[in-house]
Amino acid sequence: MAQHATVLDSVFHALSDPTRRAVLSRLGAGPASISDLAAPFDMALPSFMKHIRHLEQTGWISTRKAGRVRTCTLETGQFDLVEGWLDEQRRVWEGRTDRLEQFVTGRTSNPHKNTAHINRKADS
Amino acid sequence: MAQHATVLDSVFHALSDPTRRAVLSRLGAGPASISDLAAPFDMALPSFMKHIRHLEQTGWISTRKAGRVRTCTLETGQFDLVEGWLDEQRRVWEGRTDRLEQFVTGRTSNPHKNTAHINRKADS
DNA sequence: CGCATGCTGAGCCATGAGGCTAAGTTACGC
DNA sequence: GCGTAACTTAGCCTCATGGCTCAGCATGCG
Repeated sequence: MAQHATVLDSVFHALSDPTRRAVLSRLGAGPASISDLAAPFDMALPSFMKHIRHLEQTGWISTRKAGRVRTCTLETGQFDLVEGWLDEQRRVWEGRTDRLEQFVTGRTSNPHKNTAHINRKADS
Repeated sequence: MAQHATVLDSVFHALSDPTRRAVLSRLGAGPASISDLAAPFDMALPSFMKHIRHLEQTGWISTRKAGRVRTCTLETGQFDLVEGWLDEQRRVWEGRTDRLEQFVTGRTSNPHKNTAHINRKADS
């Protein structure tokens, strides 16, 4: 977990901006060009481009230039990364609930995390 | 979702820092005091406190002071918020996949420009 | 060819995040 | 009641973020 910490930093930070989240939502419906994506936003193109570049660098989208048009495509893999982290946290928390039960019936040792085995994959 | 836009901003931003994520992980194992939480980090207490306050203001934790010790507790509700956004994105994306299948079988003629029904709104 | 279109690069600016030290304040413990 | 432990407040510093403008460059169209 400590290793992908920096990856998670950028992945989560990318999501902390409404413009970028909106772009991801829109790209969920299919690829689109830069100016197409930028149209709904009241923002200068260079500013918008920074968001696009940010999303690309953090792996949320991929882009390809054809002629003078750059087309952006959603990369769905990052969703799994986020969900993986969520699952991991839930696992710890649910483990705590178990230990709490144990505590009620009898004293346990100092709770040190035991997240050694991580199983991500539990979607609806 | 439009209302949550700013909430999601702060919720995701809170996760974009490794210190804060580590605190959440640790709190998953049960409540802890400030100095207890701060111990693993090579950071001055006031700096660490900013993270704590950040987490509290964004709803990730709640704190309570008893005597001179402040105890922090994980608030698990925000996990659902994040997961809700993820599900929403997946739904859009999977809807696209459906349309793509329909397109292959010649049912529709919707190119990838069709995003009208998507909840775009971002915020402004 | 010449001009519009669609990005791209360079550089500036304001704000906020995240770190620090130093100096309180408020309980405990002796 | 004095000292120490555990925050807390105040103030400062630096760098990253997110916005802007003003060009520039490549491509497509008439």
